[in-house]
Amino acid sequence: MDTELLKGTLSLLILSLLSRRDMYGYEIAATVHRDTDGSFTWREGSLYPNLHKLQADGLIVGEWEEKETGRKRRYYHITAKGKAALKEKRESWNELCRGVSRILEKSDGQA
Amino acid sequence: MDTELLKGTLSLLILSLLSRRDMYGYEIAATVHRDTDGSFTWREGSLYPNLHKLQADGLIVGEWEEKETGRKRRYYHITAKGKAALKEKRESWNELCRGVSRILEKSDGQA
DNA sequence: GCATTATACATAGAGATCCGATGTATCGGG
DNA sequence: CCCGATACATCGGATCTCTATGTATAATGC
Repeated sequence: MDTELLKGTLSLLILSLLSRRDMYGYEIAATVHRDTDGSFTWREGSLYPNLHKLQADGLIVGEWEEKETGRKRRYYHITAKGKAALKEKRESWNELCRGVSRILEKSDGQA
Repeated sequence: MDTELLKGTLSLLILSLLSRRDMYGYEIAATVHRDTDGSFTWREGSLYPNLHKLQADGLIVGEWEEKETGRKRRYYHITAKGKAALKEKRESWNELCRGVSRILEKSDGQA
C-alpha cells in the first residue's frame, strides 16, 4: 500500500469508528487492521499524535478508565463538533473518490 | 475539499492523464480542473515540482516545444516505467477505496 | 518462578507532500 | 498600451505519517 495515499484518511476513519462506540487507541488501530484485512496498519507514531490533535480540536474527548482486572486505557468519545466534522470529511472523501474515478475512467484502456 | 486527502493522488492522476496523450503542465492542471467540475484545483507550487520529480524518477520525460504561433511549452510523455508505476498506483488507490469504504459503511447511520 | 510476548500509552526526529507567495515572460483583447 | 490569461519556475512554511525509542503492565509459555 502506498502510504502516501493514506494521508488525511486517518482522522476520517478515527471519527467514523468512534461514531460506532467509544474506543481506546490500541483498539482503534486493531479494528482498522482487522476490518481492512490487514491493508491498513497504523503505527503508534501516527495514531496517538492524531488522537491528541483531534482532542485539541475538540472533536473527541478522552478519559482514563481503569477496568477492575485490566490495565489503564484512555477511552475516546466523539463530540457533537466531531460528528459535524465527520459529516464534512465523509463528503470530502466522496468528492475525492468521484473526482479520481472520473480521471481514471477517462484514461482507462490507454495505459 | 479537504486538501489533505489529495496527498498522493497528484502523481497518480498526472500519470493517468499522460497515458491518454502527451500534455504540458498548464494543460494538465486545466484538464483536471475541468474533468472534476472544479473540485480539484492544483496550484503551480504543487504541480511543477511534482512533474520534475516524476521526470527525475524516470516515469515521464519532458521536451520543450515551440509551436509556430504559440509560446514555449514543455510537453510530457509517459515512459514504460511510468506505465508500470501507474498500474501500481491504480491498485493502491483501489485498495485504499475498498478499505475506507468498509470502515465507513460499518459505521453508517450512527453518526 | 522467570522470560517473552502482547497490550497500551507516549514522544522525538526525519522524510515527504502540498500550498501560498513570488518572480519572469509572452500573448491577445479592449 | 495596459491588463488578464497563459506558461513556466522556485522558496519557505505547515502538515502529515513513519521509524525508532521509551515506559509500564498483563498474559502466556516453559
